[in-house]
Amino acid sequence: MRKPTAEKRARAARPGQIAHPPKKFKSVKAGARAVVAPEPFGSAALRAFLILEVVVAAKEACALDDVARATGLSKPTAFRILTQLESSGMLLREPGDRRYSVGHRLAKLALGVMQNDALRSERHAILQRLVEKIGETCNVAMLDGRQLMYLDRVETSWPLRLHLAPGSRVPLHCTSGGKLFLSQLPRARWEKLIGPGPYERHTPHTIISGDELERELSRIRGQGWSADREELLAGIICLAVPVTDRAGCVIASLALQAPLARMTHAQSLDHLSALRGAASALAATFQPSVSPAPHGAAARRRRSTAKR
Amino acid sequence: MRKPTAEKRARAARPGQIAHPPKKFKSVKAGARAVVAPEPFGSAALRAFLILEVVVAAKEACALDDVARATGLSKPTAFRILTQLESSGMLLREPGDRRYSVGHRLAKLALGVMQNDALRSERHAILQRLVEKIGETCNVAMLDGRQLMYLDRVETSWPLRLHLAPGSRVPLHCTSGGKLFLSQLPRARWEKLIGPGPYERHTPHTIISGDELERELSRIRGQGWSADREELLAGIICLAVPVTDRAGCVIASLALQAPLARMTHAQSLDHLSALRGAASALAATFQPSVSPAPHGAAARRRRSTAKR
DNA sequence: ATCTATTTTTCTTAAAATGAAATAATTCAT
DNA sequence: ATGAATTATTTCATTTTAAGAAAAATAGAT
Repeated sequence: MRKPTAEKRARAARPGQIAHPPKKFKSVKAGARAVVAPEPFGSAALRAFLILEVVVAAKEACALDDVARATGLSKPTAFRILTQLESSGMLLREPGDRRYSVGHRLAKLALGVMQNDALRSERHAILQRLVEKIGETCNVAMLDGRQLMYLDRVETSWPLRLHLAPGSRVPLHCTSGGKLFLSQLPRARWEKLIGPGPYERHTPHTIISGDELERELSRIRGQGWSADREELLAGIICLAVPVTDRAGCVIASLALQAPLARMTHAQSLDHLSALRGAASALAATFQPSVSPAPHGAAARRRRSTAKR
Repeated sequence: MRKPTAEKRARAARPGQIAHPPKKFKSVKAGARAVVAPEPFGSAALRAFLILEVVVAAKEACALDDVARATGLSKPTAFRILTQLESSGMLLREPGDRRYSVGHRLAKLALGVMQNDALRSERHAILQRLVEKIGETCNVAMLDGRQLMYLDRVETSWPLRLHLAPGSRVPLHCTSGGKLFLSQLPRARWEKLIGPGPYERHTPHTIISGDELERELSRIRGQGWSADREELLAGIICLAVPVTDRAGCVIASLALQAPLARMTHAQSLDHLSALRGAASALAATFQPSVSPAPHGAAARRRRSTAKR
């Protein structure tokens, strides 16, 4: 329902098929609120998560009204979902108290996540050690269709919080990791992925010409590392090295990212060996997939288009 | 439509339409987990939770088929929900791998639950009583990544205002709780978490050698408790015991902490049984009883009205 | 390369979610 | 206490979303 929503609408809007009578919002009575957003929320399930997050984040058990307000859901809707969550054990309501708090089932799920997480936190640990050594934020990313997807990321401290949480995606042509992947492909191949250019400009330093990108990629191929000098975000530089499998294929990128104010490009190069060490440690955590996979991106392309 | 798995079948079996013979509860294949649904599912949200629980309970990332089988949902349905969960960040799928694992948003939710104040109050009371009995500061901590995270802490009343507030993190190799967790893992495993050493020295007593740490961990495994003799802070000793789940897995650590000036290591051992008693009480707060209070007659009334 | 198993999409139907409005149940201030 | 003011539930007509069969597309295996 994610991406198809858009596609479907497109189809539905196409002339020729009217299948449904005006589903419009004819029910807008006088005094009713403004037009309803076409996509208020993701789905029933996502709304439930939204509510859980609100309840969990709350300092104290919270009331229906708090939840409704914090989530933006209508009261009856919030109520119904809360009731479901309660009767399923995810939330708990103390007798006599109408407010909601964490239920046994949610507690159990959380415990499971913590334990499950601990079992596979190797990568995270490697990243954390690296971050400690370097003193700047680092991330691990993989190629996902035409974008770079962050698998994990460890920040130095709380300061700047970018929306680059694991799972988020960024363009290939203006990121150190992205260019690293592109540099592994012949020009014809990467042009199929991101087109011949010009590419989207994010800062004055973004490379938008195909020819210039080709020169940059060739440089990267030669030196074994890839830099982003304020190409995606002004004031932020990155330096990425490849995480390779036994066959030498690049399966992921490991990058350090720092504000220019704290680290120049030249300085970042001092951390190359630390990055490479961590990269080889990371390589071991990508064990099962011996199969390369430079391609097969077709299937993933679709997925990457998912948005809200 | 949701719950009526049964009804649906009934309907589907109505004259006129020949659906397939009830796929029934297809017998679980070898290796797969048992079917979970004695009762129909409640709603889209609950189905999503069911899926999350399956994914979390799995030792490794699981495939669509595993999820469908374990939940009893049809594959397209499971697929759709999984896709929603993925695009919302609750689950994560690494490019090239079609299997699903815990996503950053679910991890964050779990962390929030563990830190939730409501649950904390219960533990807080237990801690409080323990502190009263022992007369020294005590704390409960969990493994979070490669660090030990304080969940709660009750102080006696003394000057040292360390920044060890709940939520703060400390290293594993030089704390009683941290070593307790490490002692549960084979060396190869904990080395992946904290590295092979040498580790950061905090005091002259800090164990910084991997081999020496291994000896210490083995000692801890044998004795069932873990001590920190001025390894993190000079003049401060700690004694930790495990909080285990029903399977015997260590899910948290409970530690007493005291200035050497007031309590020697030998003296701290006198409190072992008090610590252990509190630890088992704490265990219950992490794994709420399965079928506790059938409270909320109101809730049941409501539920029942939700005819099926 | 061909076949098999698994994953994804399509499409129709049917059920479940919505929110306004109505109705209870509580609070809280007199 | 008593009654307004708040907050919590229920109702209900409608819209939106989800389910699942079947088909199509992929990945994997032989």
